[in-house]
Amino acid sequence: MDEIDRALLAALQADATQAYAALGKAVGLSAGSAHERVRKLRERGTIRRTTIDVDPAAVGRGVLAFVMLQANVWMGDPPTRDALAAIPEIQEAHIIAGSASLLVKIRTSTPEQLQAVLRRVFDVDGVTGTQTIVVLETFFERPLNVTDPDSDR
Amino acid sequence: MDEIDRALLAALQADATQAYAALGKAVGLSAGSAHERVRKLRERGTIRRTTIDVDPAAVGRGVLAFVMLQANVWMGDPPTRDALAAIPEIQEAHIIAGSASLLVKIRTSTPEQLQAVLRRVFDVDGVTGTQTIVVLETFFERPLNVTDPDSDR
DNA sequence: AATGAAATCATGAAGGC
DNA sequence: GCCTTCATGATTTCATT
Repeated sequence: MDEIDRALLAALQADATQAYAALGKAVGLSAGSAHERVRKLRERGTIRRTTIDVDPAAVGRGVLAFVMLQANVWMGDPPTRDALAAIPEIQEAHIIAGSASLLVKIRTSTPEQLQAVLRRVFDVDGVTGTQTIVVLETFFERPLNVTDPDSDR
Repeated sequence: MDEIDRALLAALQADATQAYAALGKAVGLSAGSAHERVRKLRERGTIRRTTIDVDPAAVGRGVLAFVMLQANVWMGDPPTRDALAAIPEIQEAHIIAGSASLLVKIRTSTPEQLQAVLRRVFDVDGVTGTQTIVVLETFFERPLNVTDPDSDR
């Protein structure tokens, strides 16, 4: 992981369709070398996959909410994970520190559908309460920053 | 937006490197037709971009937190947006309903760096308080679901 | 680890159904 | 709107430094 690898990652985050010739030029390498470095980044798992960013509203997922779940048992185990993963509207699920136990990110078509999903979430074993944060507007959602140093490493 | 378009989106979310011939086969179309449909999906903005999914830990962003911001003024305007966007560790920023005003998603290398970012966030004009939720473990983060119907549309 | 060249394969455009 | 064809250009491998 040197500066060139980071520059390649940033360039691919911005546009993963560009040719290796263009990528190489952007970081000062030949197409072949750029290709080889990217191959290794994939192999190591630094690049998890190449994917597309879909506009949620265009596919009927214009409503976004974050929900904190209270639980009366430890929910950090596979059964809980699987129960949440089975709900397609849940995009992310995290175990958190603090008064709640889990935080999930939910996208639905309408507030009514959000309510329907909350009902399913409430029925997951161990859940004793929910606190819902509805998003009114998204300022931005962007790829994680790979270039700026977080000084203390 | 028919079922074939949704299937194309799902296939591209899973792997945007596959050839149009493979994509077409997956949805029952020729390579040329698949290509044409994907071109239109891009043109319409349904596909916002083709990108890579980077492992946060591999680039020194292994610490994840969600932070709710209290404010004493309306923060839904461009200056606030720009002030937050200028902090590279902030990956998402949303205006929310409820007692807080904003929700941001932050990734840093260490808890110490998280503290440093929180300090910067606190210095954004209008911010009067923060409540931080530290993620202990991520169950999953996945592309938004484009296939399962959200029945009421 | 990077380069340049060569073979394979995918892309993107055009014409016909 | 989909299919087939074709020229162009990108990917990927390999020999070389």
